Amino acid sequence: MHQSKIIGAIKERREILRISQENLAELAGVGLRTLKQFECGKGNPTLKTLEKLSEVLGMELKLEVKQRK
Amino acid sequence: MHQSKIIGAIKERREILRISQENLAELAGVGLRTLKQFECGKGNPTLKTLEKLSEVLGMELKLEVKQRK
DNA sequence: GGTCAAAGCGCATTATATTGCACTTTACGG
DNA sequence: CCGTAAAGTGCAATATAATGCGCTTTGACC
Repeated sequence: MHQSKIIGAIKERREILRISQENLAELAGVGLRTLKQFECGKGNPTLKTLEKLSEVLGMELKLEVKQRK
Repeated sequence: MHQSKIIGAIKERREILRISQENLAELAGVGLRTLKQFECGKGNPTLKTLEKLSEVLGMELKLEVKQRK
């Protein structure tokens, strides 16, 4: 089952920008441990955490109505 | 500062669909209290909670690179 | 006024996200 | 081989999200 693409997107984006987990965590103001934790799939971050990370990565979280197939 | 449009979007969508908090909570499998809590701005839901609610509302959470102005 | 449904809120408990510390692992460059 | 940087992991403490129960508030309707 498809476990949130959200987390994958963060990791991917971080790698594209060549930022280490350490830098991202610091820039976003979240604990390094927290970031590490869910980047390797063991996480269920809160909205605030996601928003802090997104901000630094130049991304934004959107909630959209799904397209009908 | 604009604290998460995400939550506003959920509330809005729920109202458009004419679902009560009670029904939504039940359908999504989250506690009623939980939903109530953050619909009135006092919450910091986890990713899983958001995803459960989005699913029922026919919405999806996306993380996109911000458009450059 | 009474009644009903929906929403909001206080309190208390449980589950878990967040965090730091320290260690291991992996990969790269000398 | 040795050092370094980055990533992953176990343990343990603290903060807080998730939850239920029950009461209040609000709005619509008869």
